[in-house]
Amino acid sequence: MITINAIAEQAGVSRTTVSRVLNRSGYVSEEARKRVLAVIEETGYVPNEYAKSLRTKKTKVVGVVLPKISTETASRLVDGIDKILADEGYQILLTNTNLEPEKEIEYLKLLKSRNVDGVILSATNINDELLKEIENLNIPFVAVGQEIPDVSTVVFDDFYAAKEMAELLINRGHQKIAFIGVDPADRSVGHSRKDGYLAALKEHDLPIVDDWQQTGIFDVESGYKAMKTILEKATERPTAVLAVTDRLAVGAMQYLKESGYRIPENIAVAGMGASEMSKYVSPSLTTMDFNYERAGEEAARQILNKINRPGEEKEKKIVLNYRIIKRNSI
Amino acid sequence: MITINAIAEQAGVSRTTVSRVLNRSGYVSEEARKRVLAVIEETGYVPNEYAKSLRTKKTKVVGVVLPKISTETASRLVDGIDKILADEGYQILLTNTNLEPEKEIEYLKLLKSRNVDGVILSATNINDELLKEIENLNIPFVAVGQEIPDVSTVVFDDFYAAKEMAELLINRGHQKIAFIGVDPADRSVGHSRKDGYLAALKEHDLPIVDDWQQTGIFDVESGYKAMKTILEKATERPTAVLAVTDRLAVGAMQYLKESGYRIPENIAVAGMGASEMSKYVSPSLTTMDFNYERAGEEAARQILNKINRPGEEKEKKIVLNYRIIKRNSI
DNA sequence: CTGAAAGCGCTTACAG
DNA sequence: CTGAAAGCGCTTACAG
Repeated sequence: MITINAIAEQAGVSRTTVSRVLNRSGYVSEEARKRVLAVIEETGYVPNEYAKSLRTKKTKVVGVVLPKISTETASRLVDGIDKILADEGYQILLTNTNLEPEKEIEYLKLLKSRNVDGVILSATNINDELLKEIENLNIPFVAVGQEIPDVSTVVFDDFYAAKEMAELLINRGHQKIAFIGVDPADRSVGHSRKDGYLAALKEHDLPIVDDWQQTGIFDVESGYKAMKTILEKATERPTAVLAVTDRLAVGAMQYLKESGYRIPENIAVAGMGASEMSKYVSPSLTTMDFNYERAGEEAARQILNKINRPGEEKEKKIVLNYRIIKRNSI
Repeated sequence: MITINAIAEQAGVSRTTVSRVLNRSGYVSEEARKRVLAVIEETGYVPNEYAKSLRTKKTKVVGVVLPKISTETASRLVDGIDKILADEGYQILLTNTNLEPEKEIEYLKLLKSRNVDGVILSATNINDELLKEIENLNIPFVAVGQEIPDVSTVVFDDFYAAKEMAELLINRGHQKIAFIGVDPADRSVGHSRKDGYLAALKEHDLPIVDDWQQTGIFDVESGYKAMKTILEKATERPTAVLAVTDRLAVGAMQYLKESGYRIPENIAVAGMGASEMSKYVSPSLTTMDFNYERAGEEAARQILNKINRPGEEKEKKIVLNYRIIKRNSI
């Protein structure tokens, strides 16, 4: 590996001078600069960022911890983060918990040991141990997707999004609305969205039936099963179903179609998340668009603010808009 | 930030000793070890990886350059890479070229300056400048998706995959088969797949009609347009169409359905890539499954081999299998 | 079993 | 305008 010393020697200057032309800091004579630049060009020298950050205490790296990489939400989020960060010369160090909660803590520590300038966490379940770790982290931090007290967060208004979706169904004349959710340990998707659904029903004095409410995980298969369970268990058949993710909704549609129900004539289906798929299933799925790229961008901006103005920035909560997409499934 | 010196002081030993317990190397008395471990536990100390790698010349980071993050292919690939790397304590430094070819070179340099232990490039277009940069890189390197001479690669057999898909169509009785491709500058998806399609037609003495061959980019919209163009320009209507990606195929299906064609009765449609969506569109899409996770895993294994046995490993090419998925669109 | 010292490749006051 | 020197937080022969 070629170092700053080699460049200095070849250019006939001290490494201090090389450093100065590299960083465009301090005075360097035009002559010296040219010689240095020529040698750099010739040798293809690139400064060792590790040595640099050992001195400067800056790494120009932001750690991102994701619950799962291969998911549309995650990749759109990372896209947004990268868009903002790349412009400022920052790189992303990616870690993937694969939905194992212990790993969130492990990776937070690891990112710290790698001296990242900041951490963006796409949170799912929040537990006390994690909160403690975040508190002790002591580097710029922002969470996406879940609210965390005293911490900067970028969130979606899950409650109102779900409520509005339920209300859309109600406006279309539905009185018997089923629900496919996920584990309420996930406060945003599991808990708040269900609350939104329930709130809408209550406000409109509609029946809230336990058998119409099922829980799945984040895949198509479990949406299929949940829909099956609802139809098998319910004494009275619902006329619409609201699923908290598009995958769940698509699974529900699969079951309904296989069982000979017509969508939306017999049962209307609504999802949430605006996955690419939602547009191309038949019938096309009514869903809720959360702007994940935007969430990534906002999170990245916040991190940048915190990095550049340490202490100045106070923790703030950004709530992002959602947008309903009406299609043929309702 | 708390350092090894602070730990040494508090534990009443030298930092050499602390280093030894940290790395489980050399002799340390049980007593000293315990004291050190206690202080580490108490303080929550994590060693600075940057300082470490400045000494050891190892960073435990592998750089990954992607043409686009928010795509199913990319995220499945990264998933596979991460699966293997995480077990060995390696992290991924992610860079995203957003399909801008100049950025591939820029990021290769950047990753080098960050002293990554290896680089995995998910290549699309290969140009001379890039090849030169790869040659000069001088760190473990593997390319995925495109063949590069004298460089380790993990590729799919795009030619035979496309050929086999065309043959499936032919076996189903189709004689007039249209094609939606992408820019041949993309050797694998653009060039080889088209060659495979053409080879199948030739072998079976089927008509090769220019107007039946259109080119799109990597999205649904351009598949729609390509299908439209084919149908408008062709004097004779094809009975099947092979698209080189699922998105293109889905776009084609959209156009066909809107225009009142029945799939597969009037026109059969086949895609490639086995996107999640392909399973849930109507009719479900016949496609080709390339195991991207597996490609990521293989690439990661190769990188690891090169890192651990420098000089020993020779450049090798891994060709991954594909698997045809027959569904209702043909 | 333990520690002093050198050194990894940089940057940055400081003195000239 | 320029350079010698110190120091960032580690590891690793080397000597004891």
